[in-house]
Amino acid sequence: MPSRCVSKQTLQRLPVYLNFLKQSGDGGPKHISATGISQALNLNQVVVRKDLASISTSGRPKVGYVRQDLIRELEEFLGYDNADDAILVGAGKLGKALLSYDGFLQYGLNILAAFDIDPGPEEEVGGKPILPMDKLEALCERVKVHIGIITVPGDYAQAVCDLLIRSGILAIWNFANVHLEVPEGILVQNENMAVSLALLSNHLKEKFSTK
Amino acid sequence: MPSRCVSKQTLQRLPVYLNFLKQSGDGGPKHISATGISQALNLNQVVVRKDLASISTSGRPKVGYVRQDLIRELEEFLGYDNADDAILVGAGKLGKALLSYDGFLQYGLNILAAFDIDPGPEEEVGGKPILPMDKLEALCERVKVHIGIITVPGDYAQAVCDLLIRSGILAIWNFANVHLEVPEGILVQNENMAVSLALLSNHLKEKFSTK
DNA sequence: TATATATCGATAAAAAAATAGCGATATTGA
DNA sequence: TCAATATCGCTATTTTTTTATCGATATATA
Repeated sequence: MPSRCVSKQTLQRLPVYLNFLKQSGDGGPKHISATGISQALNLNQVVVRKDLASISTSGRPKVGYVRQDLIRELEEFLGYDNADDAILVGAGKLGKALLSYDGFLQYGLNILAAFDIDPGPEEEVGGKPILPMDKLEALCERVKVHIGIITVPGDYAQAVCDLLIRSGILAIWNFANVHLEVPEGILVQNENMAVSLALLSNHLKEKFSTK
Repeated sequence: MPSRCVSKQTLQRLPVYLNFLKQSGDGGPKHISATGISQALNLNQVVVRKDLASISTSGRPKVGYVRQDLIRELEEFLGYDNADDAILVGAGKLGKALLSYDGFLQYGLNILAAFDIDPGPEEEVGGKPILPMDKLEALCERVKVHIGIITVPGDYAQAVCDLLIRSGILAIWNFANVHLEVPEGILVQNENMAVSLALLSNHLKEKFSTK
């Protein structure tokens, strides 16, 4: 088993490599080189080589990596082979969109159920049941769930977050546009579109100010 | 005008500060210190101070920053005051969800219209017209649009991307889960959920392997 | 008025990441 | 069989980012 200790930057690039390999892999050649990946993705050669070296040792001089092996190794490292169970809180527009997206399993994420204050008339979306909030703790006790997805309005996000942590959740994927206060050891991954937009906007500003 | 040259990391943190200030600001005190922000967001004091210093000079010893002023300065720097026009390609589930999200304007993004191969029966979603693809270039010629949002299936993403660039788009917000090939000077911001999931999953793995 | 305190800003040090260069190795083709 | 070449992996250097330390300043209080 390769070392678990990769830098955050590397970790963010690994899914990109995997994505690239899968997308271009079907009819392509059997082998792929770190150089080839770096050129296709506009990255530095050495960055790619170092990233790959940290999760695989199957690279061979002159040949490169066997594409399928590399894909498998990446998936294994990223945990796509053993799905993590998750629950979602907030069955609004966004919540339902996520529930009905069937691509998460491919990334090792399995949404068991959704919770909402007002479960509404629909009993399930995307094959996942929508349950009232008071059933949340009971389910977490019965099943070992570690990931919580928050898609409630900002005002309720912190309360939901606290509830999730009390129920044993260790990592939170936060789609609400507020900052969450959590104790040590709990990871909050903010899906913040504002960050992406800031990068876009800044790029344009620079483009126009330098011209 | 403060310098435009901030690091990418700083740029990613600025929207977080802004978000925090807005969210906690309504009934709060008039002044806010860099120290206060750093504690609330679990960041290093100096990081926050340095980030703020790069976009504002209104911080005063002992007092801190005037909250409203700081918010305004952040918004100005991030370009939230002058909305960038954008067009969206791919009026599927995700595309429509984005169209009907009315929060983008707050971030300085104004979606003018959506395009799709098959515009469907609905003429508009969220007040934005859905037009056939062949109208795209004409609109871009008439109006100066710089941001393109791609929400088409992966197979079509590259073709759409090429079309957008031909039409004069300078920055692309890519929701398709494929890597896009673009010429120098064009920014592609990938909204890749797999990256977020990788960070979550790795956090859990580390948690369980060290125990 | 004078002193204590909280906070900013600047400089310096440490850590991390990106980059560059070199040798080793396996494949290809003469 | 042997040379040429493409590619990996290692080490060193540079750059960037983060962290630590110190002095300066404005407010509050005695």
